[in-house]
Amino acid sequence: MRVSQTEMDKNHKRIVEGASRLMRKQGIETTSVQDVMKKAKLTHGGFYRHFDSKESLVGAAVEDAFDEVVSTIEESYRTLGAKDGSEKYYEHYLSEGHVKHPELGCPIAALSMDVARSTVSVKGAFAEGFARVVDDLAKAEDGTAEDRRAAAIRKIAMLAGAVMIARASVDKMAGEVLAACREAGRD
Amino acid sequence: MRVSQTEMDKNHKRIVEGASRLMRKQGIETTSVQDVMKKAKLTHGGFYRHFDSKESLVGAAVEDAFDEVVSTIEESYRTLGAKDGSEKYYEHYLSEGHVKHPELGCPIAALSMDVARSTVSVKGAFAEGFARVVDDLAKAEDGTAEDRRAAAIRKIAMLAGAVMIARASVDKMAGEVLAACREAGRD
DNA sequence: TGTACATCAGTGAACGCGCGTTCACTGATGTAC
DNA sequence: TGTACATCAGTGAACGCGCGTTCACTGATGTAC
Repeated sequence: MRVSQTEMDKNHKRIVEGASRLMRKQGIETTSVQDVMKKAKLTHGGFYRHFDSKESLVGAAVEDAFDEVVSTIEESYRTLGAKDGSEKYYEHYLSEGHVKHPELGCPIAALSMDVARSTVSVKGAFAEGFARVVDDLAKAEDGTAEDRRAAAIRKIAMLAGAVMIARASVDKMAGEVLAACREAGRD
Repeated sequence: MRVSQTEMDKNHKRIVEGASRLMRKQGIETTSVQDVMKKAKLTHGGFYRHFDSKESLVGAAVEDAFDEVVSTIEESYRTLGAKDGSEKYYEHYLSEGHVKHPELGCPIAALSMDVARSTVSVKGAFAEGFARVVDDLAKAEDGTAEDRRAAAIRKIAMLAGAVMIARASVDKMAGEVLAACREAGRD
């Protein structure tokens, strides 16, 4: 039966956050509308009161995942400043925890391949979220605005690549890849 | 009807190569047995004379994709030597052609996320192929054996990350990411 | 080399299943008076 | 503030469809003599 506006807003948020986590863990195509609704403790039929298609949900889920990342980075900057804050983020990025728990981690490492195979609108949401991450990480670099952006892009590309390779490999190789990329942190 | 052993071997090769290309383009889960068999100009029922399951095919397809990459690198080394040969490979890696044609490109950038969600046996095939790529690329680096491996790993991680981000983004952002990573080539 | 026959690669229909989406229905919510 | 009723969030069955896999069948291939 009908629920209050407040209740509906809460349900909406649970759907999006659950989708964002499930998709980072299992992949976009492999996460069904039914999976998402079950996780939000609702039945699948009601999904279409919240989104007009699964694709709309994907866009919202990508956005939500980037919101999470950006919040984490900015919180880190507030308490440690940009230099140490970004350092901390990079360390966490290459941690075993991040490799083992894509559902709570970076959408670049978890979703980019799925997004690449998705629609233009989903790619737009991804590019926008990625730009926000780059904006923040560039603050911790030196040089001109362009140099700082480029340096931040190179770092996050390496980290995302490393985490994906680690996730796709068996244990020994995964460890070597993470260790090799941690070394890059030494100045 | 039954075909000759020679014919069957050719069919097997067409199935694996077609699968390798289709999966790099569309994703592993999103490529059906029927898609693969149609591309090999066969009907889907005959698939199980070649593989006992789709998962076995995935392992073979991953292996085949890495064979392709390793051949390319080694051919480049033969004609240009390790330094210039690897340089050429890195340049091609960040080219627009590679971004636009995952089906002919690096399986790390095209398949790692799907492999991460796959079985241990598929991950084993991935890790083995990745190790062969690292072995080759390390030859072009300086320092101890360990240093060379670590340097090669960092480079390929950055390139794979960059290509994935470019594929998942809209045009302008994709260009910036590729450009930023090309700069890293300047010594 | 020629014949008889067992093998088995490839065909195409069929299976059970889960997918995204639709829809008639329910009953609490929100609104008009 | 109280009442009457229209709205619509959520339910659960149903839809057509493509999936991975199975299977009876076909007839050329490969082998035993």
